[in-house]
Amino acid sequence: MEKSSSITTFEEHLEKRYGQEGEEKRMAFEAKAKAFAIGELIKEERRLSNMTQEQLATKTGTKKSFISRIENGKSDIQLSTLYRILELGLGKKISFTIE
Amino acid sequence: MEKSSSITTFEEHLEKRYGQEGEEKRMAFEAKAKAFAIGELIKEERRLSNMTQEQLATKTGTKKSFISRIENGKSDIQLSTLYRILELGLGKKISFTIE
DNA sequence: TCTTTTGTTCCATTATTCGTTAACTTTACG
DNA sequence: CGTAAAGTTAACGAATAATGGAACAAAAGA
Repeated sequence: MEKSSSITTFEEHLEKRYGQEGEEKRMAFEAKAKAFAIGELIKEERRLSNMTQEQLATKTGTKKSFISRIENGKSDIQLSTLYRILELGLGKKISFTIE
Repeated sequence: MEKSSSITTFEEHLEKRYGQEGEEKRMAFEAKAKAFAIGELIKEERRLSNMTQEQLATKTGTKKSFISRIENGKSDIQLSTLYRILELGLGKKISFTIE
């Protein structure tokens, strides 16, 4: 049985976009790791706030299935989505630092 | 003459997505402000690196027109795009802090 | 164990980014 | 000034995030 050719995971997406060689491969890995890390961050904050995925979804105008995908790093989300979840949903402030 | 109904700016996008009332309006404003802020950040770093938009575009596998859109906050970019520009393009490390 | 709640995955549809070209505008500089 | 370089904007197709629903899986509680 052949695997479906459609891209369903962030990992596959990155592999396709960045390829599999050298610097670009490393970049892809880091981007994936960061999506994961952000997902974990959201999950952690949500649990600290004693919320279910469904409650967070309702608060941010989406569905629990979407929250689940984000928390598991399976989607390459937009910045506004990140803000919406963290600020509107969890009441946190997020800031970027570049070094 | 009627204005086109298609959404072309991040501002319009947010207005449509979040509506125009109370908390949600505030959120939309802040998201817009952040897109702008990140664009400014990128522009600043690019100039410090003495690069043109075209050079940054080439380095990140895109075109100067896209870089321009990002720097002016006209696009709600994906996280992977943010990483690609800042890390692959400008050699910076980016980290998130939530408070 | 059984039941309920919570979380995950899959599918189809819609909306929007991304990539690109071309035309235009602004800035830099001779 | 005039010209070239740099930056902006619009428009388009293609790729894909966002969305909603449903079915399934896992965890929690009685």
